[in-house]
Amino acid sequence: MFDELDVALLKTLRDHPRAGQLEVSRLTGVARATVQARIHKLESAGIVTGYGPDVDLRAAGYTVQAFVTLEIAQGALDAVQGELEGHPSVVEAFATTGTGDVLCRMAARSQEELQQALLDINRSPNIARSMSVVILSTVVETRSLPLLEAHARAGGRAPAYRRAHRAPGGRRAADDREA
Amino acid sequence: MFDELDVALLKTLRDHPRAGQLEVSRLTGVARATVQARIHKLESAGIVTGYGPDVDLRAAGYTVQAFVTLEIAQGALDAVQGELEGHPSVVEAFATTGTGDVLCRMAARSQEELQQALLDINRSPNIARSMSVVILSTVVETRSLPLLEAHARAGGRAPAYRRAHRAPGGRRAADDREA
DNA sequence: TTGCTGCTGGGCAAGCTGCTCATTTCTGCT
DNA sequence: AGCAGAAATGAGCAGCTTGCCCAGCAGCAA
Repeated sequence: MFDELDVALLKTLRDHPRAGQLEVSRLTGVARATVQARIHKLESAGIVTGYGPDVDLRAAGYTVQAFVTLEIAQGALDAVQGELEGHPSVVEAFATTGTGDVLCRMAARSQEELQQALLDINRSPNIARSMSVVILSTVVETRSLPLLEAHARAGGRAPAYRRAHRAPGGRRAADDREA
Repeated sequence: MFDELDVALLKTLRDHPRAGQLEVSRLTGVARATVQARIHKLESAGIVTGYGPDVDLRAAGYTVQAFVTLEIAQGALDAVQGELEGHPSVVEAFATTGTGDVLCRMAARSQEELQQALLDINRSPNIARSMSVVILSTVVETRSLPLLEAHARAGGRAPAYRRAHRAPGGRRAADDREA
């Protein structure tokens, strides 16, 4: 589905957020028209869904985060969805297999605020039980590129002379280092 | 820490990823210089950390995702961190309170691949036990703006005539609808 | 009232975007 | 082997945007 170039472009975009296509083109050593085409392809395939500003909740004052496992009443998923959606503290939520039914992540500015939010949610008649674990620290920062990179189609379509121009040891990997 | 305008700007940026400042300025009805200043402020405060391309793992073929709770050997967090970081399937990971020690999210292209990844991780001598729940569906899409919005300082500094221009019922909320 | 901060609106040079096109190169298929 | 199709390239152009600056005015607090 992907090849190295796609991943290289995504990486470059991530590391140089302000970079436009021209900048990306220069950084990756690919023609601007190619950059435009590839990115457009990724966007229309729905793989790149946007470039929304990445908000650091911790920096924004929401230093307390927790994962909460909810056990909900039979068939009440829709109702619960509405409730969770209505609660700003809920940052994301998923239906899962296992003993719990819904796993959601919450954020708050203090322990007290988190507790209050948990109480709010538990008040719902659709929630049978809840179990929460507080996040102490981040072990692996959220990332998706390594995954794509791991399965990237190695074959590039870059014309031969392109590669020739580059330093033998350099290659595209150079993009990351200068970040 | 925030006021309505900050949130409005972030919302606009999220809903119109390609929009530059001028576009944002027009969409929010705020002077361009103001947009520039506010966004710059958010960036230097570390609240907006970037505009990295949002990759939809599902669309990219990684349809299987799971949360895995790891129980690790005493004092082996650093070692585990290295291992998890080295494994592309690990999308993010956190140290938590509770019976488990580390909670990580993983993604794969199939059940088999996920299982393989889990086996890989369990092979580590630092991992005492692991428990995984598979994500069945998304209940609440990842979001952080509602949280900021909830605590946004209501007072704007916008000059009076600005407000006068707007429809009494409309307000800034209009930005979202046209998305 | 005064002073300070923040928003406004306007302007300028430089640079980028979106789009198109003719060529060249690579890949897969016959 | 050879060919057609797909992809990458480099170049060009009009129009718009960016980054920066500044003077003036509007809120807020002392």
